[in-house]
Amino acid sequence: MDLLSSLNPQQREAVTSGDGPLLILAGAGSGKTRVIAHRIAYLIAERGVWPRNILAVTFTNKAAEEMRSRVSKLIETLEIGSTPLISTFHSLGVRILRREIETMNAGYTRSFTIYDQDDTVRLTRNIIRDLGMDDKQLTPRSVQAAISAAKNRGQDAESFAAQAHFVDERRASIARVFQLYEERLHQNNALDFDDLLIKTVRLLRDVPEVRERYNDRFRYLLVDEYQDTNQLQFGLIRLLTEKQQNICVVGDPDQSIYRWRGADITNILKFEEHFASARVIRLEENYRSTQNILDLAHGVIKHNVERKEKALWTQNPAGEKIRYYQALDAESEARFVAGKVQEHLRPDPDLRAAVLYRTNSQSRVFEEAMRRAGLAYNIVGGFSFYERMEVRDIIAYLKLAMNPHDSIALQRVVNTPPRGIGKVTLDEIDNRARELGISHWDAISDLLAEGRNVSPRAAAALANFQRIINRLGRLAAQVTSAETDDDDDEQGSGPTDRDDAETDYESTSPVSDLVKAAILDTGYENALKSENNDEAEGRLENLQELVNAAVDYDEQGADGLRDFIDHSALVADTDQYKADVPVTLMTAHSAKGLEFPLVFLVGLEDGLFPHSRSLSDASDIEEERRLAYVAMTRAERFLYITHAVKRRVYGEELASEPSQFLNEMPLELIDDLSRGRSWLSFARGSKSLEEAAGSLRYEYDEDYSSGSDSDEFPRRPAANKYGGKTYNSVDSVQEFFRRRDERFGSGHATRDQYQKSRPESARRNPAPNTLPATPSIVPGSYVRHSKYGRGLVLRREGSGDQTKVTVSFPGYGAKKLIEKYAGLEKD
DNA sequence: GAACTTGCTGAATTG
DNA sequence: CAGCAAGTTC
Repeated sequence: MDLLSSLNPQQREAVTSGDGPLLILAGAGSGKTRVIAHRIAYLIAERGVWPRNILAVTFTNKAAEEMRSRVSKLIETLEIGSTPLISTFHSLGVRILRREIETMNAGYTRSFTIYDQDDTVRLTRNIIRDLGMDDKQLTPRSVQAAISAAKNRGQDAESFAAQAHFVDERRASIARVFQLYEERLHQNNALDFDDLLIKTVRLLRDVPEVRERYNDRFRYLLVDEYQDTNQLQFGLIRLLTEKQQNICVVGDPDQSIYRWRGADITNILKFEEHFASARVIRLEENYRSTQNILDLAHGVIKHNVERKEKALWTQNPAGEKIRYYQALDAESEARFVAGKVQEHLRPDPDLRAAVLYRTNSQSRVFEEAMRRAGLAYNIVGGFSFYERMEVRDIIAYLKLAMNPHDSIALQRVVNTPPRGIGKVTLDEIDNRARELGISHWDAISDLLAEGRNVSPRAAAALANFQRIINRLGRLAAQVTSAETDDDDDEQGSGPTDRDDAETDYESTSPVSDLVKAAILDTGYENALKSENNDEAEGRLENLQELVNAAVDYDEQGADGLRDFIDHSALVADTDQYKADVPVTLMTAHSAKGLEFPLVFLVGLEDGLFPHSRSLSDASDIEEERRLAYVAMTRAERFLYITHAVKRRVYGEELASEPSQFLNEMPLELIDDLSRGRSWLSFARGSKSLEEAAGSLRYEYDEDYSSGSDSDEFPRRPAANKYGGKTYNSVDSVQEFFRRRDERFGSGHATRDQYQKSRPESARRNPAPNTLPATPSIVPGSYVRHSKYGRGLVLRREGSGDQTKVTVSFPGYGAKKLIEKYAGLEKD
């Protein structure tokens, strides 16, 4: 059979293996995706399984897309009435919940809103403020991260709180935020990303009737990247396969890189315990990479202690050696990469290259280098289209059109573009909503009806806002009232069931028209147009793009708008990156599952890769190592590894040590392309002494280091930054006078000493260039202020009525005051 | 109320 | 360095 002819014996076995649990341990490049795609096709073509009884789950939209296209290619010749469902975990959750959530009787309706990261952080910020907590110490971001982590561990607000009290105050505070956070989500009929899984699991667990139905529906379940599933996903899988046990999972423990997100590697390690009589098939022949690339990657991954040894093999040739380059800094690293890409493209214009880095912030220099080299590139991740401010604003309007009580959306756009609703008015709305326990939308009506506490101007602006939203709401109602059959569980119910009259009534492009309305009627477009600069121009283009994206949903009838909004939340990375672009820039995480003939693994420095936040924990380091392994095994033919000797972090130059992973690589596989001496040349020279010496010391080439002093740059991860004192602190006030004295020849500290120890503050706190003009209030003297109390005068500038003095008040910091009005008294 | 300025603090990886 | 919040100015 020709479905199987292209497969090796193990792959064939994996594809044809019958019912029951099946674990496929598939090493990097062993044809994992192929096997799943073929297995799906085989189930349909050879075993007569109905496509709609098959569910394949992936982690990313990208992977789902890839799988869909492979499967459809394999079965395109078949006459089939349905298609298998290939979906991400989160989309699956949405799909099930949109239909079934009301059966839980938990107060949610099927028109729930999805809060993405941006929304949840906003919500968290509001809560922290409402609770009167200090959002300096508890940053919304970190609190939100803690909540998400807890939810992923399967904790709810109560159990988190129960643990928290004993630990510390910070956790107790987070617990309170957590509690309120959950309440508000519920109030707003909103789910965050984690809830998409949590609620689905709860639903399937608590409502037997629904569980049964989905067990019958999805008789064959396939899961990709199984090593990255967490407890929730595992629960979901369990519940969905309860009845038929037709579960096929594919994964590779060496590529488990999402432990930080709650992924539990024991899911794959204990698969055989979880599912009785499971079959295990290993795929260890690699089709992707050269032997040298595999050997290098294996050289690194074998350093992991918590690992079962396995060695990939390949029939591919040894290939080129791995190429290494030590760069002076991030810019020269990027220049090197761009240059090499050009070199490779000259003889081979179709070659695809990937630049893989540890953190998104590294992408910028590479972007610039590519642009300068005239190379077309695309970036995966980072700021995606749907995360752009203007796009999110318009989406917020759409959300409001469907549900004006969505307070998060309302707060986002109530005064965007500016329409005269200021802070005072917003606070008033906010307070009212909180006191009465109503939505912001209702609070506005309330406020207007009462007419108190709001200026006529603000009232007019609010009424205007109401009109805008009501109008959009009516449009949206037209879209959604065109009732279509939204249940694809019914076979063969085609669009012919639709009422013709209704079709006439309904506009032909309902979703995109609504998007246009949200751009025009809200004044958004006009506001951008009047800005009249390049940036606004770009934003307008993005909005045009958003309208284009909406067109895809016009055909879907009633669900189109809802789906479009869901899509905007769930499609996080720009999935549709064009394959015909020569260079792709992305994080090592995003590269999982992809392959490229030419790969650059960059920034191999201690504290960067492995990341500094992983250095203290052995199993975190192991995860970093697996990540490096994933990155290296993306390469088919050429692999470059680079690092820089210094790098800007927080705008400060820091010296970087080579990554420990470099030391773990078999050096004989590596060619050194660095100019002059490098880490590699040193490592080679001292290889024989290595064991005796214990530690590696090396020197940079003259070219790279202007002085002999190797401490010219502070080193990561010591993060040798000026210790957080501002010039408001007592220290720097003293510093100030030391400097001043020094200027006048009476200083204790020499200039050299000073600059060496405080280069930053020297720049931030320039010496005054005027001498005190009047004798009473001069720098160094103390004054008294009616509100701030006693303070130390720091500087004095200007003359006459314009004289300004800067005074440092304990507890209030430095204030700049007009002497004439400030009413300062000499203390 | 909104535009502008300044100072301060802080980033890992993702759906 | 950059994004954001508070402060300042018009």
